[in-house]
Amino acid sequence: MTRNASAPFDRDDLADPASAARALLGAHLVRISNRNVRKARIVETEAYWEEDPASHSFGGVTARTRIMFGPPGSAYVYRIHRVLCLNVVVGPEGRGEAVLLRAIEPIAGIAEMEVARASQTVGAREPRGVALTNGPGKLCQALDVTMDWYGTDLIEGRSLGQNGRLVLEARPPADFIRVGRSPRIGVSKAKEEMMRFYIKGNPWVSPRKGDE
DNA sequence: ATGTCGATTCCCT
DNA sequence: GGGAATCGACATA
Repeated sequence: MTRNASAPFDRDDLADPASAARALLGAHLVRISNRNVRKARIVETEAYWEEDPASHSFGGVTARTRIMFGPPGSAYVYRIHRVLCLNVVVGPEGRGEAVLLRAIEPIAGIAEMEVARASQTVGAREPRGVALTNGPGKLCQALDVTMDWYGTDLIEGRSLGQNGRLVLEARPPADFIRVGRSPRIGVSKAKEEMMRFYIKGNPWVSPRKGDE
């Protein structure tokens, strides 16, 4: 028995989008590079399901979305405006389902996250505190998630050459959470669907009206 | 070849 | 709470 024992994330918890989005709350996202280890707790997610008009997979496979139809646990990284966003592919292979990681709470390697954010952010201001990781684009900057990670398996988290490793770990058993739910952010279709999930009261959850 | 449109972020009022 | 930045994906021709 070691202290700080970490268990792998259970791939079976990615069986369907809504329950996967819940299951990923409290799980840890770990970024290991040659120089440092950055660790964070997932505090906000959104589910995108088969036949969801707001999903990138709606309308079928394209070069950009092909990994959404791949095995659950795969990373789907895409560019929007100036930034990248990270998704976990979920559901049975071939359905095009995924969970968007919208916000994380830094646990370790915070100084390294600040450096990574400052070097990639467009504004002149240096991101600190909750602004470090309280959005889907921000968390990718903080963890140096690039398109190189497209298609990598986040459960096994195998190392990607010089880039290191990006891996999910199970929520620690002692970390009890209360889950809140709301419509998704920024989508123009299926607006009313309550498919955004977040840890109630967590400061890193992206600020939205109606949240606790 | 050209036009439209974001699963966003930042800065300003 | 509003608008600009900014660029690749995708649709249309």
